[in-house]
Amino acid sequence: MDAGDPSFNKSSNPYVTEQELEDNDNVSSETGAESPPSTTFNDIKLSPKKGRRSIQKRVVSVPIKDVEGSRFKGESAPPSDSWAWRKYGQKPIKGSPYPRGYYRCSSSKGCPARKQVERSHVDPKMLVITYSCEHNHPWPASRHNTAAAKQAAAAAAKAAAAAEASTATVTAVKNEPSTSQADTEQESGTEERFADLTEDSILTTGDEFAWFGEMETTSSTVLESPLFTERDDCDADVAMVFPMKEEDESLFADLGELPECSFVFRHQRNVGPQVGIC
DNA sequence: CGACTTTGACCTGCGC
DNA sequence: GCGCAGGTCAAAGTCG
Repeated sequence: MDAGDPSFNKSSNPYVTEQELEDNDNVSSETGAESPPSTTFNDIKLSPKKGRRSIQKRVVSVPIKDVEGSRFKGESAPPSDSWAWRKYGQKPIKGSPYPRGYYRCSSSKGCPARKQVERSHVDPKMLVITYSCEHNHPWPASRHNTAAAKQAAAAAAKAAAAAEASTATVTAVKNEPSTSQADTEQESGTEERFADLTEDSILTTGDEFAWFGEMETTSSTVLESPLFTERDDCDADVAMVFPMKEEDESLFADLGELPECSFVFRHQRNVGPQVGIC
Protein backbone atom coordinates (compact mmCIF):
# COMPACT_ATOMS: atom_id res chain seq x y z
CA MET A 1 0.00 0.00 0.00
CA ASP A 2 1.28 3.36 -0.91
CA ALA A 3 1.64 6.18 1.51
CA GLY A 4 -0.56 8.17 -0.75
CA ASP A 5 -3.39 5.80 -0.16
CA PRO A 6 -6.40 7.47 1.39
CA SER A 7 -6.15 5.12 4.29
CA PHE A 8 -2.94 6.80 5.19
CA ASN A 9 -4.83 9.91 6.03
CA LYS A 10 -6.60 8.32 8.87
CA SER A 11 -5.05 7.54 12.10
CA SER A 12 -5.64 4.76 14.45
CA ASN A 13 -5.73 7.25 17.22
CA PRO A 14 -9.35 7.72 18.15
CA TYR A 15 -8.56 11.26 19.12
CA VAL A 16 -7.14 12.07 15.82
CA THR A 17 -8.73 14.59 13.62
CA GLU A 18 -7.66 15.42 10.18
CA GLN A 19 -7.30 18.63 8.37
CA GLU A 20 -6.34 19.61 4.93
CA LEU A 21 -3.29 21.74 5.04
CA GLU A 22 -1.93 23.67 2.15
CA ASP A 23 1.45 24.34 3.53
CA ASN A 24 3.51 24.57 6.63
CA ASP A 25 2.51 28.07 7.41
CA ASN A 26 -0.99 26.93 8.01
CA VAL A 27 0.00 24.21 10.30
CA SER A 28 0.35 25.99 13.55
CA SER A 29 -2.48 28.37 13.06
CA GLU A 30 -4.91 25.81 11.78
CA THR A 31 -4.29 23.24 14.39
CA GLY A 32 -4.01 25.81 17.06
CA ALA A 33 -7.19 27.49 16.04
CA GLU A 34 -9.09 24.33 16.57
CA SER A 35 -7.06 23.55 19.62
CA PRO A 36 -9.05 20.66 20.82
CA PRO A 37 -7.44 19.13 23.86
CA SER A 38 -6.56 16.21 21.78
CA THR A 39 -4.00 15.09 19.34
CA THR A 40 -4.42 16.25 15.82
CA PHE A 41 -2.84 14.65 12.84
CA ASN A 42 -2.49 16.15 9.49
CA ASP A 43 -0.95 14.39 6.60
CA ILE A 44 0.70 16.47 4.02
CA LYS A 45 2.17 15.19 0.88
CA LEU A 46 4.42 17.80 -0.50
CA SER A 47 5.69 18.16 -3.94
CA PRO A 48 9.41 18.04 -4.37
CA LYS A 49 10.81 21.28 -3.18
CA LYS A 50 14.24 22.63 -2.81
CA GLY A 51 15.49 19.73 -4.83
CA ARG A 52 14.18 17.30 -2.31
CA ARG A 53 12.21 14.25 -3.03
CA SER A 54 8.62 13.95 -2.12
CA ILE A 55 8.16 14.74 1.50
CA GLN A 56 5.35 13.57 3.64
CA LYS A 57 4.36 15.40 6.71
CA ARG A 58 2.08 14.77 9.55
CA VAL A 59 1.08 17.46 11.95
CA VAL A 60 0.32 16.65 15.52
CA SER A 61 -0.96 19.02 18.12
CA VAL A 62 -0.70 18.05 21.73
CA PRO A 63 -1.52 19.80 24.96
CA ILE A 64 1.64 21.40 26.17
CA LYS A 65 1.17 20.02 29.65
CA ASP A 66 2.03 16.69 28.22
CA VAL A 67 5.62 17.66 28.05
CA GLU A 68 6.07 19.71 31.12
CA GLY A 69 7.47 16.77 32.93
CA SER A 70 10.19 16.32 30.45
CA ARG A 71 13.59 17.88 30.57
CA PHE A 72 12.54 20.31 27.93
CA LYS A 73 10.95 23.28 29.48
CA GLY A 74 11.70 25.73 26.78
CA GLU A 75 9.41 27.25 24.27
CA SER A 76 8.84 24.15 22.26
CA ALA A 77 9.57 21.02 24.14
CA PRO A 78 8.93 17.94 22.08
CA PRO A 79 6.91 15.27 23.80
CA SER A 80 8.63 11.99 24.16
CA ASP A 81 7.87 9.44 21.50
CA SER A 82 9.47 6.22 20.53
CA TRP A 83 12.38 7.67 18.64
CA ALA A 84 15.37 9.70 19.47
CA TRP A 85 15.44 13.24 18.20
CA ARG A 86 18.29 15.64 18.03
CA LYS A 87 17.69 19.31 17.85
CA TYR A 88 19.56 20.98 15.05
CA GLY A 89 18.05 24.38 14.92
CA GLN A 90 15.59 26.86 16.20
CA LYS A 91 14.09 29.80 14.44
CA PRO A 92 11.70 32.53 15.39
CA ILE A 93 8.67 32.34 13.16
CA LYS A 94 7.14 35.44 11.80
CA GLY A 95 3.71 36.00 13.19
CA SER A 96 4.30 33.70 16.09
CA PRO A 97 5.71 34.75 19.46
CA TYR A 98 7.18 31.31 19.85
CA PRO A 99 10.21 29.92 18.07
CA ARG A 100 10.12 26.73 16.10
CA GLY A 101 12.50 23.99 16.98
CA TYR A 102 13.92 21.68 14.36
CA TYR A 103 14.62 18.09 15.28
CA ARG A 104 16.28 15.35 13.34
CA CYS A 105 15.85 11.68 13.96
CA SER A 106 18.90 10.30 15.71
CA SER A 107 17.64 6.77 16.06
CA SER A 108 19.92 5.64 13.32
CA LYS A 109 22.39 6.94 10.83
CA GLY A 110 20.85 8.35 7.75
CA CYS A 111 17.48 8.57 9.33
CA PRO A 112 15.49 10.91 7.11
CA ALA A 113 12.83 11.76 9.58
CA ARG A 114 12.54 15.23 10.97
CA LYS A 115 10.13 17.08 13.06
CA GLN A 116 9.39 20.64 13.84
CA VAL A 117 8.06 21.62 17.20
CA GLU A 118 6.45 24.88 18.00
CA ARG A 119 3.86 26.30 20.26
CA SER A 120 0.67 27.28 18.66
CA HIS A 121 0.51 31.03 18.81
CA VAL A 122 -3.25 30.75 18.75
CA ASP A 123 -3.36 28.44 21.70
CA PRO A 124 -0.10 28.55 23.65
CA LYS A 125 -1.24 25.53 25.58
CA MET A 126 -0.87 23.45 22.48
CA LEU A 127 2.28 22.19 20.90
CA VAL A 128 2.27 21.72 17.17
CA ILE A 129 4.59 19.02 15.98
CA THR A 130 5.21 18.43 12.34
CA TYR A 131 6.75 15.11 11.45
CA SER A 132 8.27 14.83 8.05
CA CYS A 133 10.07 12.17 6.14
CA GLU A 134 11.10 11.50 2.62
CA HIS A 135 8.57 9.44 0.85
CA ASN A 136 9.62 5.86 0.18
CA HIS A 137 12.31 5.99 2.74
CA PRO A 138 12.06 3.09 5.14
CA TRP A 139 11.62 3.99 8.73
CA PRO A 140 14.69 2.98 10.66
CA ALA A 141 15.01 0.94 13.73
CA SER A 142 13.71 2.57 16.81
CA ARG A 143 16.02 4.28 19.15
CA HIS A 144 15.86 1.27 21.37
CA ASN A 145 18.27 -0.36 19.03
CA THR A 146 20.99 2.18 19.41
CA ALA A 147 23.28 3.35 22.12
CA ALA A 148 21.68 6.73 21.92
CA ALA A 149 18.42 4.95 22.18
CA LYS A 150 19.32 3.48 25.48
CA GLN A 151 20.35 6.83 26.79
CA ALA A 152 17.22 8.41 25.50
CA ALA A 153 15.20 5.60 26.94
CA ALA A 154 16.69 6.27 30.32
CA ALA A 155 15.78 9.90 30.03
CA ALA A 156 12.36 8.91 28.85
CA ALA A 157 11.94 6.73 31.89
CA LYS A 158 12.56 9.72 34.08
CA ALA A 159 10.24 11.81 32.05
CA ALA A 160 7.63 9.10 32.20
CA ALA A 161 7.46 9.32 35.93
CA ALA A 162 7.10 13.05 35.77
CA ALA A 163 4.61 12.71 32.99
CA GLU A 164 2.44 10.46 35.03
CA ALA A 165 0.55 13.41 36.32
CA SER A 166 0.32 14.88 32.89
CA THR A 167 -1.46 11.77 31.76
CA ALA A 168 -4.32 12.93 33.86
CA THR A 169 -4.36 16.09 31.86
CA VAL A 170 -5.67 14.31 28.83
CA THR A 171 -7.89 12.12 30.90
CA ALA A 172 -9.48 15.01 32.63
CA VAL A 173 -10.38 16.57 29.37
CA LYS A 174 -12.39 13.55 28.50
CA ASN A 175 -13.97 12.78 31.79
CA GLU A 176 -14.73 16.14 33.22
CA PRO A 177 -17.87 17.95 32.26
CA SER A 178 -17.24 20.24 29.39
CA THR A 179 -16.81 23.80 30.44
CA SER A 180 -16.10 25.36 27.13
CA GLN A 181 -17.13 25.11 23.60
CA ALA A 182 -13.83 23.63 22.74
CA ASP A 183 -14.34 20.93 25.27
CA THR A 184 -17.79 20.24 24.04
CA GLU A 185 -16.63 20.00 20.52
CA GLN A 186 -13.81 17.80 21.52
CA GLU A 187 -16.04 15.39 23.30
CA SER A 188 -18.59 15.14 20.60
CA GLY A 189 -15.82 14.98 18.11
CA THR A 190 -14.38 12.09 19.98
CA GLU A 191 -17.48 10.05 19.50
CA GLU A 192 -17.49 10.90 15.87
CA ARG A 193 -13.93 9.85 15.57
CA PHE A 194 -14.69 6.60 17.23
CA ALA A 195 -17.50 6.04 14.84
CA ASP A 196 -15.24 6.93 12.03
CA LEU A 197 -12.60 4.50 13.07
CA THR A 198 -13.16 2.04 10.33
CA GLU A 199 -10.91 -0.07 8.22
CA ASP A 200 -9.77 3.05 6.50
CA SER A 201 -8.55 4.49 9.71
CA ILE A 202 -5.95 1.86 10.12
CA LEU A 203 -2.43 2.60 9.18
CA THR A 204 -2.04 -0.29 6.92
CA THR A 205 0.87 -2.56 6.51
CA GLY A 206 3.33 -1.85 3.83
CA ASP A 207 2.96 1.81 4.44
CA GLU A 208 6.33 2.99 5.52
CA PHE A 209 4.76 6.00 7.03
CA ALA A 210 2.66 4.14 9.48
CA TRP A 211 5.23 5.23 11.98
CA PHE A 212 3.70 8.65 11.87
CA GLY A 213 0.78 7.36 13.72
CA GLU A 214 2.90 5.10 15.75
CA MET A 215 5.00 7.94 16.97
CA GLU A 216 2.09 9.62 18.49
CA THR A 217 0.45 6.56 19.84
CA THR A 218 3.62 5.61 21.54
CA SER A 219 3.83 8.91 23.26
CA SER A 220 3.94 8.00 26.88
CA THR A 221 1.26 10.46 27.76
CA VAL A 222 -1.15 9.40 25.14
CA LEU A 223 -0.50 5.75 25.42
CA GLU A 224 -1.10 5.57 29.06
CA SER A 225 -4.14 7.66 28.91
CA PRO A 226 -7.36 5.85 29.71
CA LEU A 227 -8.70 7.61 26.69
CA PHE A 228 -7.60 4.72 24.64
CA THR A 229 -9.54 2.28 26.64
CA GLU A 230 -12.69 3.90 25.40
CA ARG A 231 -12.58 2.23 22.06
CA ASP A 232 -14.95 -0.66 21.70
CA ASP A 233 -14.24 -2.04 18.33
CA CYS A 234 -12.54 -5.31 17.86
CA ASP A 235 -11.64 -6.41 14.41
CA ALA A 236 -9.91 -9.53 13.32
CA ASP A 237 -7.20 -7.69 11.49
CA VAL A 238 -5.40 -6.94 14.68
CA ALA A 239 -2.60 -9.39 14.77
CA MET A 240 -1.11 -8.64 18.10
CA VAL A 241 -2.19 -6.99 21.28
CA PHE A 242 0.24 -5.56 23.74
CA PRO A 243 -0.03 -3.86 27.00
CA MET A 244 1.67 -0.58 26.34
CA LYS A 245 5.04 -1.23 27.89
CA GLU A 246 5.33 -4.61 26.35
CA GLU A 247 4.42 -3.11 23.08
CA ASP A 248 7.27 -0.72 23.44
CA GLU A 249 9.75 -3.49 23.77
CA SER A 250 8.37 -5.89 21.26
CA LEU A 251 7.42 -3.38 18.70
CA PHE A 252 10.78 -1.74 18.55
CA ALA A 253 12.62 -4.97 18.46
CA ASP A 254 10.71 -5.94 15.39
CA LEU A 255 10.86 -2.59 13.76
CA GLY A 256 14.55 -2.72 13.28
CA GLU A 257 14.32 -5.93 11.41
CA LEU A 258 11.29 -5.14 9.40
CA PRO A 259 11.60 -1.57 8.31
CA GLU A 260 9.28 -2.19 5.44
CA CYS A 261 6.70 -3.66 7.66
CA SER A 262 4.45 -1.17 9.26
CA PHE A 263 2.33 -1.54 12.28
CA VAL A 264 -1.28 -1.08 12.81
CA PHE A 265 -2.38 0.52 15.98
CA ARG A 266 -5.84 0.05 17.18
CA HIS A 267 -7.24 1.28 20.38
CA GLN A 268 -9.95 -0.68 21.96
CA ARG A 269 -12.04 -0.25 25.00
CA ASN A 270 -10.74 -2.11 27.98
CA VAL A 271 -7.93 -3.43 25.94
CA GLY A 272 -5.70 -0.51 25.15
CA PRO A 273 -3.65 0.15 22.11
CA GLN A 274 -3.21 -2.72 19.77
CA VAL A 275 -0.55 -3.44 17.31
CA GLY A 276 -0.97 -5.24 14.09
CA ILE A 277 2.00 -6.74 12.40
CA CYS A 278 1.97 -7.75 8.80
C1' DC B 1 34.03 11.23 26.05
C1' DG B 2 30.10 11.02 23.34
C1' DA B 3 25.77 12.90 22.50
C1' DC B 4 23.14 16.68 22.97
C1' DT B 5 21.57 21.78 22.81
C1' DT B 6 22.37 26.43 21.51
C1' DT B 7 22.87 29.92 18.23
C1' DG B 8 24.63 32.67 14.52
C1' DA B 9 25.62 32.11 9.73
C1' DC B 10 24.47 30.38 5.50
C1' DC B 11 21.46 28.51 1.82
C1' DT B 12 17.32 28.31 -0.89
C1' DG B 13 12.70 29.29 -2.49
C1' DC B 14 9.29 32.63 -3.17
C1' DG B 15 6.94 37.02 -3.76
C1' DC B 16 7.29 41.60 -5.32
C1' DG C 1 17.19 41.28 -9.05
C1' DC C 2 16.27 41.98 -4.26
C1' DG C 3 14.65 41.14 0.17
C1' DC C 4 12.29 38.19 3.28
C1' DA C 5 11.38 34.02 5.64
C1' DG C 6 12.00 29.27 6.47
C1' DG C 7 15.16 25.59 6.82
C1' DT C 8 19.81 23.73 7.61
C1' DC C 9 24.67 23.72 8.94
C1' DA C 10 28.28 23.70 12.07
C1' DA C 11 31.11 25.37 15.86
C1' DA C 12 30.99 25.96 20.68
C1' DG C 13 29.28 24.93 25.01
C1' DT C 14 26.77 21.72 28.17
C1' DC C 15 25.47 17.52 30.29
C1' DG C 16 25.49 12.81 32.00
